[in-house]
Amino acid sequence: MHADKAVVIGLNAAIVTVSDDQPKILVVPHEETDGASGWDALPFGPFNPVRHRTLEIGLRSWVQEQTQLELGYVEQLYTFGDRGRHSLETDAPGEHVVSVGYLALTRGYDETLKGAAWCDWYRYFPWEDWREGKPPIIDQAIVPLLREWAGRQSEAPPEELARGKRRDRMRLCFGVDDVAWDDEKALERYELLYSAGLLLEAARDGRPNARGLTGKHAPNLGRPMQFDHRRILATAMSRLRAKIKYRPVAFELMPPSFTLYELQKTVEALLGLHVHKQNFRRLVENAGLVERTGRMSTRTGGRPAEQFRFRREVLNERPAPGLKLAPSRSRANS
Amino acid sequence: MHADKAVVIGLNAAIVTVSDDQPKILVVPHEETDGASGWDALPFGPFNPVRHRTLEIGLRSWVQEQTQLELGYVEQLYTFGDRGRHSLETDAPGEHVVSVGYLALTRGYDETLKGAAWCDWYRYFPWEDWREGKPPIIDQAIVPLLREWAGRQSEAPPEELARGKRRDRMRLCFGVDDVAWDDEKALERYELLYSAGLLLEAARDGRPNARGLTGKHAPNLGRPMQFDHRRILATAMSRLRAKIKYRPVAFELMPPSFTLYELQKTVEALLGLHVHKQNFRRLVENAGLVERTGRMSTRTGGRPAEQFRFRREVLNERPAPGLKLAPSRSRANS
DNA sequence: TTATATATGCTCACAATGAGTATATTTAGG
DNA sequence: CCTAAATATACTCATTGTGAGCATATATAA
Repeated sequence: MHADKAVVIGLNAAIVTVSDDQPKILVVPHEETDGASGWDALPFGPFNPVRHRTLEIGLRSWVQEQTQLELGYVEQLYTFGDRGRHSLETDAPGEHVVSVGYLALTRGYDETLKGAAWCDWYRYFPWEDWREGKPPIIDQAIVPLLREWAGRQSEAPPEELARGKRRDRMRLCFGVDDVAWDDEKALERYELLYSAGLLLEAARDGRPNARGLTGKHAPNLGRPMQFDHRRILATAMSRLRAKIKYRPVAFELMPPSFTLYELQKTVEALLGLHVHKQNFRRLVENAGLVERTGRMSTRTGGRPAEQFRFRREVLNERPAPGLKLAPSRSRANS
Repeated sequence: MHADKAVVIGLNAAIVTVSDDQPKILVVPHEETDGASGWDALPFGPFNPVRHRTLEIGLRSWVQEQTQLELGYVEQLYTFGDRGRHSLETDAPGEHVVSVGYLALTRGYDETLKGAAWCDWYRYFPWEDWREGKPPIIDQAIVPLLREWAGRQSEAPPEELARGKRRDRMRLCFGVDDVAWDDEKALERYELLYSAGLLLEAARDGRPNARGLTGKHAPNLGRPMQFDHRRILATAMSRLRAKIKYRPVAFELMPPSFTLYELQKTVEALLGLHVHKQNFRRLVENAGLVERTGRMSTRTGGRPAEQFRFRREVLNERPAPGLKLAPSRSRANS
């Protein structure tokens, strides 16, 4: 009776760290399945309800076993009923997997991890890194392809309306016309590109692309991942970029002692944006998020910076704030 | 091999509407299980991965079947590996249920629903409604009980530290001392009360309460629910209260045409707070969220108000904003 | 010594926000 | 008809938060 309802729960973790001013994600280079040979995967483990009382306990357990990494902050992202969206063929027949995505932060230890490796997350999302200005891939590839897609015949009857909606989606997601870039829309952008058939995952799942072509003619925007793993990663990015602004999660990625500029660099790496330096300091200090250690940084290159540490007490004072920052338009004061 | 990993997915929906200025939740009065006789439950349905491609489709499907309600906005909340927290005894032996909680909004049709009924959500959370000022239950019952709990012997070794943390949690959650009340902390408050053993669910799960008593001696704060359903509802409240401030979801609960004051009343009902009327109008109008219909409200009692409708176009203009509002301290201008 | 690079302090204009006052338009009741 | 009460709506004002830039301090390299 329950046979067709029984499923296996898979836990996927987007484990994030920042080192050398780059946000990195732990990936398993390429998995057994041949259908997606060479495509990276997020670390994955099944949930065993007998052994682990909660999903998070189960997650921490196998991550610990497999990677020896100690996770700091852990947050549930989303539960998907269909792993690879429309292509369930890769599952074992008769077995249904529901996957629960998690975001986890860890301080970057560059240990060698058996089977897994740290990879710059912008390799999967080259359009998300605006620290050096607008990524050329947007104007060179993405926007033209999306325009084509938006102008295409739609399946649904209200022809003009559908086109207009597609155009609006593009404008809002990629900051065309005078719309501002919103770093938190990473997931929406991924989904838009997927809908438009511009990602290899979409081709894999049999969606027509912008030129109405399927399969190998799909454009290749960013590195693909197995199943819906790139989507999970996009969810993680969106969530983390949002969260950093109202909760002090950035400190989970910092060493015990750091300079304000190092903190800023970490935040910028995650947001993929530049931040106004003086205002960033003002914000961090006024919010009472840090306290001076007295020690100075011995780095070379200019006046030494003071080292700070995270003020854990903020968590008990006000409802601990985050780093509400705005991108700095000019690159002058970087 | 997979036998111990196989689980059944349960979908729980917190279906919310607002009518007569009261936020209401659809509940199933009392379920079959006798262990929790008389405790309300959220509508529940199993997920069948063969019949439905995604979790949300599955959810919409059985809600439609069972209630004939048409859901507008639907959002996934959280996935729990343990339904009743520590008490899994109520599950059928050998069957594990992972439940996925959903928030759904619907315009309040007061149809008679077979087996289900609309219930004011503040009956489950009497401390969350501050529209008539601070609810007396807080100072009369909650804070004293929490103080007792905070002062209690802790199990963990660092005695003083644990007490301090409990006191801080209480302060931040319930706005003791000079901490401001935060309407979005509904979930944190529920979890705090649960931890402190002040809810019947906690007693059911065998947690000691503030006086170190278990079972029937537990205080009764708000109406309890089956399994972890009240927790899911608290999650829904927190999420909705947060979301309303940056996404135009409130309109999902409004009729096609409404006055600004009706909109305000709906928002206030959800937030459990009073809002400054003039500033509310300014906000809603400046954000371009509404447009005039020209028609006037024929209600009695004073100058007629103009009817507005939701401006769907905002969704395509800017990244559609919500109703960023602050509680008004004085009740003067309500 | 000077150029350069970074850190840090400070100012200023402007927008957003909280709160209040003033006025308009209705009904209820004499 | 007049007035009080109730509600709707317009406008003002002080305060705060935020974006941006200038100025100064302290290091290293040539």
